[in-house]
Amino acid sequence: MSVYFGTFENKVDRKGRVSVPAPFRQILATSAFQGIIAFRYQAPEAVEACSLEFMERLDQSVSDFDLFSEAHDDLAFNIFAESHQLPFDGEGRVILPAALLEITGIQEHAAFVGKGPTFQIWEPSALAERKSEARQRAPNLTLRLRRNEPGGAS
Amino acid sequence: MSVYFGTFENKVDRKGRVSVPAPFRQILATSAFQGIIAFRYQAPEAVEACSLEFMERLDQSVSDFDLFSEAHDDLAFNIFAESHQLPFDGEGRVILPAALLEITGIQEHAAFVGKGPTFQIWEPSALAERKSEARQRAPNLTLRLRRNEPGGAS
DNA sequence: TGTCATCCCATTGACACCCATGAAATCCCA
DNA sequence: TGGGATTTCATGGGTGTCAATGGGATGACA
Repeated sequence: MSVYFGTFENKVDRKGRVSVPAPFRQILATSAFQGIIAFRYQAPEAVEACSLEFMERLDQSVSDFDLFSEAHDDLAFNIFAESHQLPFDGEGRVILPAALLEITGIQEHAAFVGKGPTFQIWEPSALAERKSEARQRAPNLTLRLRRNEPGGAS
Repeated sequence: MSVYFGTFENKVDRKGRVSVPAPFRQILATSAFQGIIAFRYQAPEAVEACSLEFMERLDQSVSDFDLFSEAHDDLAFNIFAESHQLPFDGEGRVILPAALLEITGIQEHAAFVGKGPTFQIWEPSALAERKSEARQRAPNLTLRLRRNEPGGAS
């Protein structure tokens, strides 16, 4: 299992297609569904994206517990209902639906940002703004790792 | 087994037919019954829908427990008795019975909402309202997953 | 015979698939 | 180590196919 990182800015062509960055595609290569699941989540101007499997696990983490519970209902309406299943074309591109273009403000370019187990899609200038905010708020960020088990490259 | 995602709004023609969204039909393609099971459940303005197989599992999960229990009896009266078996026509459409049109208020358009293991059918504006409620009620929904099993793409 | 549901076919618009191009990164070998 | 060859990637565009929709024809049933 891999981790999404890095920022990539790609062009949206006149058909509305964008290339998903190759490194991200490589992580998704083993997925049953060749494409991404994109949905709105918390950050109002960003689109969250992940694999189908991530979504299925998310579903199971709730519905094993209680299928018709309120918790599941909130999850469903906030995430599943707002999700878009975007298949790759032969070249690894997806087309962003109008709804996602609207909430992000994406027109000519889209920025892909790795965020670990998922990644996000932004309008580039909105992302730049968000990044500088983050820098100001945490200038002295320290990284703390748990010591990992012996064996395996780091 | 797959998960129903996304929201799709389709037109109801003058014969009362609506196309079930193609992605949903694809999930249902392996079902023994080519169509959907529709029933009212909890949400007063929504129709819950699923495959025949899901219905059978729902029954078993209760009747394994206790066939003549009050729980099973309630399930029978509330769900099975009010369920409609809606077959697809050649183009993947179903006809919504008058009873379901009435409780949902559906007239010209019907919105299909993926909710994970099932999906719902709403009158579009009623759905929009329900969604904004959900958004307000769960602003801090986390994407945290439970620790997952090894293997599988993320 | 009238009403209703099912089957079949037509239309249109979106998009999935195919191929082409150029740029950049990588590889390979002298 | 330098430079040509090869591969990968992002991008652009044409076209066939499929989904959503509409409507006519056929059959069941009262």
